[in-house]
Amino acid sequence: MDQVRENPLDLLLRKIRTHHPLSRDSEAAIQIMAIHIPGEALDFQNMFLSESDHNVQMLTRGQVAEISREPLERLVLDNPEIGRAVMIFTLVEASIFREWVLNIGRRDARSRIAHLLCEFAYRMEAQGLSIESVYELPMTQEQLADATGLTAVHVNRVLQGLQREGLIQRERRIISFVDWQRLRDVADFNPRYLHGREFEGALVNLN
Amino acid sequence: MDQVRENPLDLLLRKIRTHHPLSRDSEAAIQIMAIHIPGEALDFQNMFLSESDHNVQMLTRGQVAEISREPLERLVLDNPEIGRAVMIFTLVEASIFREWVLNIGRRDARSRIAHLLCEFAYRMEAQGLSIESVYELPMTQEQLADATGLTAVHVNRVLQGLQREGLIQRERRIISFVDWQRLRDVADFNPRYLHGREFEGALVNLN
DNA sequence: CGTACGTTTGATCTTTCTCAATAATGGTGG
DNA sequence: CCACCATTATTGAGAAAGATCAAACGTACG
Repeated sequence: MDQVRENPLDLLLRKIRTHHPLSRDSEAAIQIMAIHIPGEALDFQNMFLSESDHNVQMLTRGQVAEISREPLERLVLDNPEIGRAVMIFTLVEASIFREWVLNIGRRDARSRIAHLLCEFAYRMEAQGLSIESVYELPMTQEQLADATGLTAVHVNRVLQGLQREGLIQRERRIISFVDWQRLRDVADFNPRYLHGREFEGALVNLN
Repeated sequence: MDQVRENPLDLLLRKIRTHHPLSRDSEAAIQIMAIHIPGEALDFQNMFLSESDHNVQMLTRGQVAEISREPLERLVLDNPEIGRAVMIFTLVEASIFREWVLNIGRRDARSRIAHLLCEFAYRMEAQGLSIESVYELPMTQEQLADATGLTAVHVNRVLQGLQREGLIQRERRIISFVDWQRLRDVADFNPRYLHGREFEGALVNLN
């Protein structure tokens, strides 16, 4: 990739664009539509669609590789192998969106949050960022609420509930899964939609 | 496109695959994740991902063009113009999924249904299938409920509410918008996420 | 060491769900 | 064309999940 630079900000807020009225920073009720794990590619949408419809912001410090549009576009379109990888990546992303629709539309608060925890754990694991189902979830309960369509207050109660049930442990924002299998059941979590295998295949092609 | 065949069934149920436990037919609580309008392309996911994670079924009679995987894949990957079009199509689809996440996650029942009506109207219009904001919505209230994460009962009450407010007219499943502008406001509907312009550009390339 | 932000708690209020019953509608075979 | 059946739409009453409001408590960081 082109340029990699350390980002010096505590909570880097990298606005891709700010078209949407709901997207003003510090707005309470936004909707978090996706969470990305370090190591994952990001936001190919802006390569092909000129009008952006969402923002991206960092939850943690991190390194960001920015790649300019035109060269990447050429690379993707002219090189079938890379094109295929990007296509797969995009489709897996879409699949995750669909799962979020299901998550928010069909599950109650408890399952919904459990599901988000499972997905996050799974993807962290895939990037080697979680050791034995212990990981940091770098989100406030407010943000967790935004991602699940709930209220911060209710998220708090649900998290306490999951803990009381012995499903998770919490230590600030470090989450550990006491009973991964049972949590998975509660969440109705099936990682199929993440298409892990093909996804990794695509990543290999990208490197 | 390759082959076009009339489908003789009343309510054609074309199962792409049936992996998901929630996807059994006649199951009450599924989650409808997308609705497609005649004229729109569909389900490129199965071109690149071998394991399907959803089903497709027809709401109305219709003609379906099936295209075999390999030749299409070659076409898409080897021809930059077509690749670009398919990429754009896929990204717009993903954008619609995101909007659904927002719709279900952040809006109350009334806005949620109004939003679905607006999106449908807009896309019908784009395909020339709606005359002066009058169109048929070929879904039962049960299905409407599945798409919005609500109950059929509540959908019914909300539709009646919208009608009582003078925002829509209903005549069986024919919906007409009495006050498009006000409905749009209620729905918090902004068609930006549909990327109409670029989407149509992509379609031109596909023909 | 105080200020801003995040978490926790309690009480109350609303929206939406659930259950159950009834009415309309559409399609089918006779 | 009609009677019948299955599906869909509508209505009401009660229950539950989650939201809202308000306050107190923690904690991190400048």
